[in-house]
Amino acid sequence: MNDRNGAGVPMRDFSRSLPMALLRAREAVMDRFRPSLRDFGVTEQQWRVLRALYDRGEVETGTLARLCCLLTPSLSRILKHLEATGLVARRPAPSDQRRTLVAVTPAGRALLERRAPFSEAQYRAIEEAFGKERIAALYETLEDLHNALQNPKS
Amino acid sequence: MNDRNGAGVPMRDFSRSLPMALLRAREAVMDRFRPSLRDFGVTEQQWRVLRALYDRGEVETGTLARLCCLLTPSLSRILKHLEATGLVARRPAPSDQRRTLVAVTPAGRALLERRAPFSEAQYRAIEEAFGKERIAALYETLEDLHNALQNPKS
DNA sequence: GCCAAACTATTAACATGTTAAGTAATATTG
DNA sequence: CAATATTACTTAACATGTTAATAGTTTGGC
Repeated sequence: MNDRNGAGVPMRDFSRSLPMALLRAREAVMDRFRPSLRDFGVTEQQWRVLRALYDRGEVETGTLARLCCLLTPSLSRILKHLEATGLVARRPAPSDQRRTLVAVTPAGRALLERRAPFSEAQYRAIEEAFGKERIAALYETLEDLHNALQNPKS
Repeated sequence: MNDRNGAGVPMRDFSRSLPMALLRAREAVMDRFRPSLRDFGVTEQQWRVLRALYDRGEVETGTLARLCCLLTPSLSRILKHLEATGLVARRPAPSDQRRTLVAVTPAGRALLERRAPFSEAQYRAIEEAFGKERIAALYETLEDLHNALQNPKS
């Protein structure tokens, strides 16, 4: 704790901010991936969407948002862009006209497969710099943290 | 590894994406802090800036950007807003007119001290849900990861 | 079957993320 | 000391983050 103010308000050091610690680590990781994202002309979020669709096939917009950690308004704009550039296709769900189904196109798949080797190379570099076991342990810890904080009412 | 495509391109499961894992964990944490940020009318980034200035006193714009994990164009707009609402003050550095020094105002300090108890309460809840020791270990791991990935040429 | 409530996606408005370009002040070099 | 390069910050343009409001569908009671 840090109490350098006159009013006696307890406040931890900024260096012990959990959101900042997670953000700093994530930025350090993303710095390794941004160059090839830029080379292939896709943003980080566009890549997340393509990546999720590649794994999951055709999915609803709402599901896709949860998979990618995107809010639906953001996803709406991203899909508009990806559809305009021909990387994904949208269609209304036959059983429920409110829902929209999204899938990656062959062009989108081709882009994914062209960039994948560059991405995998960076993963190898990260695992070499930090240790493959420590990375695996970190995945566990982060998932546990996520689960521990899941709001019970949701 | 996942190889459900026909071309034989190796690609890990999306669930094993390190940026996604860090983002998901961070979002779970931020969900605990967003309500009080909203109540006090400040964004996450504005809070980061106030928080850093509270700890460090008057600092240069560039230093502040590094402390807060913000790019300088973003910080420029954020400071414009915080200055307009009277929470921070800017002045040119006496020794170098290119540099700008920023400090929190008494009004900004008052806001920080009013919200601090709500923030601390959430930290206690998080530590209770996940374990104080595991949180401490996570800080260590994240800092190590950050240091391991620091580009040696920087 | 009709109407209100709930649900899904989108749009709107403002703040920030990201890259490139611009501006002013300082440092360097010849 | 003058021309040039470098530095620090800002502005610009486009994409996304965030919250509120909107529009179209479906569901549930009646």
